Amino acid sequence: MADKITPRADDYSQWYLDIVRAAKLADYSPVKGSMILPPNGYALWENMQRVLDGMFKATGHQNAYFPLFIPQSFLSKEAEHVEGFAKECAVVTHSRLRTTADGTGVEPDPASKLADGQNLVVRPTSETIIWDTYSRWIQSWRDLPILINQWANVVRWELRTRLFLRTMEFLWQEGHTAHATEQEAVEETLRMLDVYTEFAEQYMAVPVIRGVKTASERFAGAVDTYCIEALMQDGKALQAGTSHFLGQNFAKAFDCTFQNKDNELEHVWATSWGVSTRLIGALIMTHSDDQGLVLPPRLAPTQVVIVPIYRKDGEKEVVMEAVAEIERALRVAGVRVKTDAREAYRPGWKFNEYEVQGVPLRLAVGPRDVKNGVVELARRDEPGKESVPRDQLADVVTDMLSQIQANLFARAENFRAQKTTTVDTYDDFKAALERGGFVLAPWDGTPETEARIKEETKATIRCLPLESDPHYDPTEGVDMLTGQPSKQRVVFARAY
RNA sequence: CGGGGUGUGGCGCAGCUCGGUAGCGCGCUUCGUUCGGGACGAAGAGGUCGCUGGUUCAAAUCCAGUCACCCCGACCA
Repeated sequence: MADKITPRADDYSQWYLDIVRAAKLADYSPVKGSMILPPNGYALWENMQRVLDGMFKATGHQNAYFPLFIPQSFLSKEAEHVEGFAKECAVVTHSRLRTTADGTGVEPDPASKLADGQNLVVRPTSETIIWDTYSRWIQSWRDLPILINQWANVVRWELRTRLFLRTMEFLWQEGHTAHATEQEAVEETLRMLDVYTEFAEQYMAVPVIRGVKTASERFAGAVDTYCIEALMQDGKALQAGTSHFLGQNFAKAFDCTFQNKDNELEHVWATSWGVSTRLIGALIMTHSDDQGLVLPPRLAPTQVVIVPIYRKDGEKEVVMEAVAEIERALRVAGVRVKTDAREAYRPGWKFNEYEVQGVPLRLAVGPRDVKNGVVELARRDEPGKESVPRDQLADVVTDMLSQIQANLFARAENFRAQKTTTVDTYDDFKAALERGGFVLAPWDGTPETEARIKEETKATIRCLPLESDPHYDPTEGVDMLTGQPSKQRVVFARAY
């Protein structure tokens, strides 16, 4: 049983951690900064994987797997890439342990120390090893495009970590594609950004802004980094996914060329894109309330839980028979349903348990309901319960699941709208930041101004919205700080 | 690495100022009564008080050192 959840308004961080713990989504690992994903957390990730993987396949991608260890020399091949990742790499320097002299422990065996320059890096991302591979796979324009995705874990030795949002090791998918032309690669980059947008909005029920990063927020080694930005309930932004147009940077670094139709040698054009278990954090911080987790039906591992209620043996028989039938009917209707028939826990206890775990719909079936031919139904996103006739149950349930899905999105979108401010002056800008949320403001386009604003307000430019995004605002103006011309309003926010 | 804080049964904490050999809530076990919103009662199990050293007849408590973790900052999906 979970302890009380700290109210959001009192201490947002504590509230977040309470939810994670109460819903049993993650556990601290003995290794600081990494986390254990217990069944509840992993089931959620599996569902995300299932949906995303389907979307990747539908856009022509295949899955593959590349090694965890990368020769350390690879990291130095792309100048900006080293710059970005060198500081957070776990490095393997020995290949075995030996018992210590006093016999109480183990230590790396000095005799197994890897030769100079032969250290291995635990992948922080796989561009290098993949482009090394692609350079051998690609000779001709006929070998292109290569559209590959990998489900994997990566390690980034962050100084400070936070469950799901920034852990030392995390699960993710990384797509790495190779193309014959710049245009095709750019199209791929944007296509995958669309896939992420659809996933975030249609499945996670998390509205996002689609945009392009400024140079200072760009992926190390990319020409352009596109992103989807979500807004959390404390008014801070969270980058929920990225899609990079890598230009020919990695192809050049790994000497990956192809012969085009005109018999000329060209460097390959590249993209990479990824989302991670961070999305689980986004889900928690977007929908949960002070009673616990709230899961969107399309991703909830269990969409409907049935709690049977009975006391006497005669009642049990009748109730369980009805429950079995209800479960069957829902399963046939394509609903992910589970019955909690454990007798060690009481109905009231179970109600709370599933509320805390965010199960979208709960059905209670007792002798009274069986007699009346109804089922008691309670939805997680709204208070109250209602009685539904048994013969209409499957329709009502499937309909209500879509209602919940839509309601969560509408709620989040409404919240975001309330927390999005358009400003033109620095005073208004600072006031808007204090209220939290996205602030659309002019910017002169220079890294210097961006850095100064970050220094003074802790706000960063989350992105320059794409023209196709409703937040795109081509209003010309002058920079809040420098008075220099601004071509469009950009999205600022304090961020995770 | 800089600033702040905390280490006491599985979890959350009190006790420390004023030394006397450890307590509370939750959870756990057993039995009984319960069971339509986190049940109640009774009886239990479980801790060398982060670690090392010092002071003392006596240390969770005082002193010194050390380790670990958390929060804020620098780094970042």
